[in-house]
Amino acid sequence: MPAPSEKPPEKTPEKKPSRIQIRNRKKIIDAALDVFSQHGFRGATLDQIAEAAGMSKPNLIYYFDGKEAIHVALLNALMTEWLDPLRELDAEGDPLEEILGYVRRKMEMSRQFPRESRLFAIEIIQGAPRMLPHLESDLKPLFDEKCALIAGWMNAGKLAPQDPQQLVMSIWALTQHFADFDTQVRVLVPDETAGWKAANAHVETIFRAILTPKG
Amino acid sequence: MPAPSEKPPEKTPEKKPSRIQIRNRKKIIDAALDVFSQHGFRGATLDQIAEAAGMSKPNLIYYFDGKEAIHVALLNALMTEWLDPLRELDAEGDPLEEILGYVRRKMEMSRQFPRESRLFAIEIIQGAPRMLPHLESDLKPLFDEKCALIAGWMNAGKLAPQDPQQLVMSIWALTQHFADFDTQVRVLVPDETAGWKAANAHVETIFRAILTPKG
DNA sequence: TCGTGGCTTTACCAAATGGTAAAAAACACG
DNA sequence: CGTGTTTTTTACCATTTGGTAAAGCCACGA
Repeated sequence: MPAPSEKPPEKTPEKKPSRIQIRNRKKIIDAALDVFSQHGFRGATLDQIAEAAGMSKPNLIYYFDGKEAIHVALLNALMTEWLDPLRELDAEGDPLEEILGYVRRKMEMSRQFPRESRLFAIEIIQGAPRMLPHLESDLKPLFDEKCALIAGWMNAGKLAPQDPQQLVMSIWALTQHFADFDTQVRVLVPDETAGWKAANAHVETIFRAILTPKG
Repeated sequence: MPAPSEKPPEKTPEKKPSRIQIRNRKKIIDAALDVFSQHGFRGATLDQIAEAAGMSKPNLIYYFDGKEAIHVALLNALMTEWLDPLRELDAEGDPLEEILGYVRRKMEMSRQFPRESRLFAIEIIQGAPRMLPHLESDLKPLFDEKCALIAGWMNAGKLAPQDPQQLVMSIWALTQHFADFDTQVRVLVPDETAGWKAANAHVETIFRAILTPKG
């Protein structure tokens, strides 16, 4: 029988990545974000990603196992930070300001990271074939936890009572709209700067209106 | 020189389509709706569409000039009816009820035609490469007209004053969310029937809250 | 019954695409 | 330096994909 594990408990024999590896992996992920967020998984090609990353196609495969691996790595890296604004929802803070703060953070993310927003949108619209596990394991628990928190605030009379799940999804719908449907928004409201200002104000108005408890 | 047009003024020599043509074109468009709404333009294949339509690939090409032509035909056919709910917004009706009626119609469309909603969403998210002209020529004028109508209502004190453009886009964002992000919604709110009921109620609450003029 | 014209299938094809093999180049380091 | 390792390139390959050519099928009127 084989020697009973004398080595230190190294599960996967992965060495720590070199500087070049780190740099090139980043370049690939960024290029993949460009391409996948514009064409979806099936519509994206390795050649496009390779060109956007400024390297050859076989070189991509050297760093990632294949197209699918790149996509998965991208989604994994993204899922964590994408949920951060929701995680920050603080049970100790002022309820109304906490939620308005969350709304502002999401609007800010939509403006600063539209590619990420679109990548998620496309993945979900297409049935989340590569992200369903993440939705179940990462998003769902956080969603339930924060919904319970909000429900508590409502029961305490700090917020107008309503369905917390619908409230949170409404926040997502409104804040992501401006990143995902940017093309349409630009046609209808050509002045981009004014558009964002108006959007921020309008969204804030909405949630202030439906959350302020009736005195 | 060629005979100076004696025939009746027929621009394109298209005969009226036969029954078979009508039936098969419909089958193709419906199949294409399935495939394009799930994979986007680049990600969809003619083979997929052909199989979904129950006919051979060359047969598709017999009815449409190619992949792009199918997609364009699909978008054209859709654009018209998709804007109908907004067209019905009636200047003569009660302002609040008119807008709430519009919201209800859009929610109903999201539930009944999720494929259509997703097709549009994907097209827009990907930069509307084949729909920008329609947005400019069809959507924009209608949008401007209805925004002016709503602004008039606000000036007359019938609705709480706010940015009409942002209002309309908020309606779109909220109503489409439940069709486009259906996969996510299902994970977070497993009971579909209850989800739709709650969504309808919540969306109605939102717009009633921000539109009711302070009296 | 025989055409005739609209419809469908079979057999292809060239380009694109995901991926591989192996040599060449660049690098790390004693 | 020289040598072993990491990184990159070149040359391919099998499959998929959008599309074509041409023959076959089928209903229907003369």
